[in-house]
Amino acid sequence: MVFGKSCNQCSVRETALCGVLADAALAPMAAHGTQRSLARGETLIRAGDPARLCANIQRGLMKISHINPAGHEVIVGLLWPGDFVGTPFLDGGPATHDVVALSAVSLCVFPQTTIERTMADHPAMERQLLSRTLAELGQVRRSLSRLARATALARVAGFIAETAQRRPAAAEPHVIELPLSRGEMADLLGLTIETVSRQMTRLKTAGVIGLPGGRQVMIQDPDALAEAADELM
Amino acid sequence: MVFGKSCNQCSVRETALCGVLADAALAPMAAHGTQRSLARGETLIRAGDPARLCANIQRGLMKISHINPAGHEVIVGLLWPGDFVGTPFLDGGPATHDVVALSAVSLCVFPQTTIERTMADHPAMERQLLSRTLAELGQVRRSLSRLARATALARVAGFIAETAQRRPAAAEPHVIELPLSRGEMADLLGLTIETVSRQMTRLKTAGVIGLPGGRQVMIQDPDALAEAADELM
DNA sequence: CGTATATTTGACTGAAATCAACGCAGGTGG
DNA sequence: CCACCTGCGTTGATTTCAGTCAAATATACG
Repeated sequence: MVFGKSCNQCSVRETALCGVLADAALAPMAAHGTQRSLARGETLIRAGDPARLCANIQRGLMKISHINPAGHEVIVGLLWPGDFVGTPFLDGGPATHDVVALSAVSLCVFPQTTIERTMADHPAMERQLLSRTLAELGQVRRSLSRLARATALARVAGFIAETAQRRPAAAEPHVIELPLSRGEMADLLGLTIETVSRQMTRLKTAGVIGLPGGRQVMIQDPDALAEAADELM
Repeated sequence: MVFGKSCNQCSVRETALCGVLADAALAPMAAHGTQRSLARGETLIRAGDPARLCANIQRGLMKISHINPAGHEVIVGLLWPGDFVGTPFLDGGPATHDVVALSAVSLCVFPQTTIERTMADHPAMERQLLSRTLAELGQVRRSLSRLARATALARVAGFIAETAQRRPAAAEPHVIELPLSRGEMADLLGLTIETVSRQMTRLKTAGVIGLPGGRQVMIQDPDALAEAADELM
């Protein structure tokens, strides 16, 4: 709370003191950005929108998604703190995806009109952006590989395992809070709500995980979970 | 032939005159690279390899793939002329994918030991690399969206349609040569050889495409092909 | 407490995988 | 020249995993 409050009060000059940017190399960048907060469910970028922006996520989780011709939502990626949203270039045509907050989010927004100049002034920033984009490409390729061949069980187990890695040690040692609803998991993993639910139950029945309630998952057998995730991928 | 021969004779100084780099911004970059040719089937990068490189494809087609735990090959992307292979950074750990030539390939290779300096000297080059990486990210996300929800028919139709766009007007107006075997298409689309074959036959029977033989495809009804590709995606 | 929403569970269906032949070049060697 | 082999593609029969349709809890929320 204190954290969020202090951010909302930030002037542009003080931005660098707000949320932790991913890398020291980004510190000078922060001085050129403005602070922005989003509530859960708020849309930052809408597909087809001509207005573009580039921002760095300081706190919270976002989804990149779009609605396919059949009217079904497909989530093509999640964005965690430190990740960049949008593109730094003006020439790229309209946005192809929606970007929506899945939780309360704090952003450091860089207006596209000045970002090219900012990058020119701070080569390390451009380097960092390139580096992160390459990392994200690797991530998406891993998702691709999973969607191409993995069974429903492996997709669900893999998602839980990866989420656990991202959220190290909450209150309880092996209990994590999933950031997505069953429906959102289905949209991300290319499955249906029912199938996601069934695989969760299957993992619970096998003693691999526990489901204390809500979106919480207790990981009882990490090795078995990893094995289930790898079973075809 | 003349083209290929002249490239092989290039000294480093003359490299810029060889294959067409994607953008005028890359011209100065070419002077810092060396020419290399690969035969169909040759491996440029092997997964797990610590040695990294960065290269720009001038001619030919490559695949980015890896073998999953079940022993099945998954193709996570194709690389066309103008695309970059590998990464410009030394810190990224071992390669995660194989990169293999699907046809005769000409490359402009940049040694990683000097590329950071080259990028520092030519900011436009780094900008171009970032821009292309972002574009590739968009491509992969489209594939992801397709793999998440599209039917076998839509995947195959989409692949044919996209290939046709990439290879504008060969000899015959609406005849294209697929760059992949049925098995490679299956690995790319997350299907089996049999299913790919069946969908091709289905499109042929419906009068959408013709199959003159070999890997050739005659596109008889582009609108119907596009419609089949969009049917769920 | 009651209503709305999310999740689980069950029965059935269907699309693609699997298993299994078959056809068709293109090359090799008798 | 022809028989044989090999790799690639097509076709058919059957199985299976996940989707669809439907209903029963469970949880969140006013």
